Amino acid sequence: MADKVTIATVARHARVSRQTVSNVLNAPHIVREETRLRVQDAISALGYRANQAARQMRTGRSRLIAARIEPTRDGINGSVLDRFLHGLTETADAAGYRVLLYTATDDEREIATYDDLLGTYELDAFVLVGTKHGDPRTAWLAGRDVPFVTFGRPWDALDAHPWVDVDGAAGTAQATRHLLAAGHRRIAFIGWPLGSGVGDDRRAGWRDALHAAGVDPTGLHRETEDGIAEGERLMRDLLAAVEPTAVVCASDSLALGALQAIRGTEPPVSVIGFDDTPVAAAVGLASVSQPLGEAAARCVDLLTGVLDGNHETPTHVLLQPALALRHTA
Amino acid sequence: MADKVTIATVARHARVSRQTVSNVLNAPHIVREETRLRVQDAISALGYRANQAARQMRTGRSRLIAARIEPTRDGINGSVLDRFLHGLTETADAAGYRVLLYTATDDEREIATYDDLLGTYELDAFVLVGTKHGDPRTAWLAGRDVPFVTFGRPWDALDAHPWVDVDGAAGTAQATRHLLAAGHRRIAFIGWPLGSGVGDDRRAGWRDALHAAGVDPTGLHRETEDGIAEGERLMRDLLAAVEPTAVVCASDSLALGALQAIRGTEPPVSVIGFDDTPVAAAVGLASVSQPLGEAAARCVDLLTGVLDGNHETPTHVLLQPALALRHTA
DNA sequence: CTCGCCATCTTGAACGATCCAATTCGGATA
DNA sequence: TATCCGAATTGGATCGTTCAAGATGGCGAG
Repeated sequence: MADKVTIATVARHARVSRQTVSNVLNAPHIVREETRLRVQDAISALGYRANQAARQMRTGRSRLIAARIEPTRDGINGSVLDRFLHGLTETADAAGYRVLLYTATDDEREIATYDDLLGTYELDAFVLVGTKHGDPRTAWLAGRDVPFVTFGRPWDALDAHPWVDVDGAAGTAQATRHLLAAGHRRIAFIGWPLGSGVGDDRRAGWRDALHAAGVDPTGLHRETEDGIAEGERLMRDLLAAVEPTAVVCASDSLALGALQAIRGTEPPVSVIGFDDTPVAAAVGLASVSQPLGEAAARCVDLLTGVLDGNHETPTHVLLQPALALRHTA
Repeated sequence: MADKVTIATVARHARVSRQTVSNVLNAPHIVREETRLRVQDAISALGYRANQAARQMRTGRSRLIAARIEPTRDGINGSVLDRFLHGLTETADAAGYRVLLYTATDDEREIATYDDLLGTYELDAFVLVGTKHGDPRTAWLAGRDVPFVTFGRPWDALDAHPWVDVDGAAGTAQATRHLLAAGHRRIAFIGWPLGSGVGDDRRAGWRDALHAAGVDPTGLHRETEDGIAEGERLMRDLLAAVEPTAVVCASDSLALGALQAIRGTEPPVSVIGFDDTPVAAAVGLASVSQPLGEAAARCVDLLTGVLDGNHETPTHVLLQPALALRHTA
């Protein structure tokens, strides 16, 4: 392991020029078969690996993708980001890219971080998780023609940039239809405050499914910030006010709270959560399951499509969630 | 934003040579104050950022640290890694380093990944989370003089390499003493199978605290793989066998299971978990809290110490956990 | 036989930073 | 005034790769 193996070492060993070695790596079709094999042999014999820094200096591409890691707030929903990041790392790896982490406390600092990462590391692309109405980050990135994908729709203009998302409305609708089929009619919903794209979408699926079945959803829903305690509080409120026989929740945290509130009701109130977190699986909570691994994979697909210039690839992907049935529904 | 700002652009703007600009950045003390300020002004006026690839090519250092991200298994304990990674990213950032993610399915592939990352990206260091007896990964890294730190002690030889860890035994001992002070005597322990460094350490803290108080721990402990269902099962077993009045668990997952098993006991059996996950906070479970942010920071400290050649820095750090008291204890 | 063409391979230059050796310059010393 | 010294600055070489342009050789057409 004494001295480094460079492209020149390989060239000497295979008795060709540096450029030919480079061609074997980057444009194999213009090299004669026999030569190509000889170079390949030299590469594996010497254990040569292309130096990324030198390559980057010439090509301007780092094969690095940035993703943000947030502090765990809830711990339950945190695992969603966790699983997404894991999938992203795996798929990016297979596509020849690596994932670089960054953090930021607010949008302004996050944008400053973009600038820094682009300037010093020449990042190839960004993956943003979660978007909100009028997101300044996507505007900044788009304004500079920086390739990026969001996991989460741009709620203002669907064609603003490439995105991957899971159809939350379809998930809550499916959950609601399952409960309807089981004979429930007073099916409540506990969700997030109006105005968040994700929260409104999940509520809409529940509402539309009830409408389609001829059930009036008026008065059957409550809104709060995410959290177990909040879910428990609102569920007690619903039980007292409208006596629902089932409830669909916008998150597993809210659903866990609801579970605590309904303890002892007879017949048991059915509960369905959202995200299919491992905690839900552990306590037997039915939940809408997002295909996070696939979402991450499609993000990488979209990025490589943009980076490698395949403009034919679709610019957005909407994945369908699945209902994980357990004993609470 | 048309043309790139290089060190030459800054030099021209400040009417000095490239080398002087480089000195301002890397050895400010050898540049005259007046010149230094002029260069600094030019740097901020032009928005210059040193190109990392070019710097790396000359110096051989990438200012990149690799960390592994694992698939979420339990979801509760997953948030521990999550919080650690977040802290790592934050502190590394402050120290001028960035965190690169990787995954691997087994030790052999993980070592192959090390080789790849070192060869193509010239990583400066690795952070390994969790170590086991006879870990082949640390042996490989140490054998190549690759700088690395583990979060978790090397259970075979404490001086094998730099590490940061949290004193698990102290945590369970503290939890046990708290229960003893509250008048409990039959304090049980639910932990992991014998042979895991972390699990044995946490059990030892409980056992020693009982010994110190003159209580015989025989028969009061049970072992299982981690999980909520497992915790519930073993707690029922303990209740039937030895009627404990309190229990200390090796993880919050096990403790949550125990909580389900003791429902309705009167007086309530006290439960203390381990890791102070957000789920524990949400359901009011008392738990031993690991200073994950500080652990991450100390990992970065140790690494920068090694990387910058400060051999005076300590090679290992043992942090003390704190007891987060809630209504289950 | 010569020319041109194609496929293949080689040579020199560049990317942007740092390291090294050489040079300038103001001031102190002889 | 000439010489020297050290601090500050300068130009050239270099890291490993890819790009652009040039060299080589074989082969068929004119």
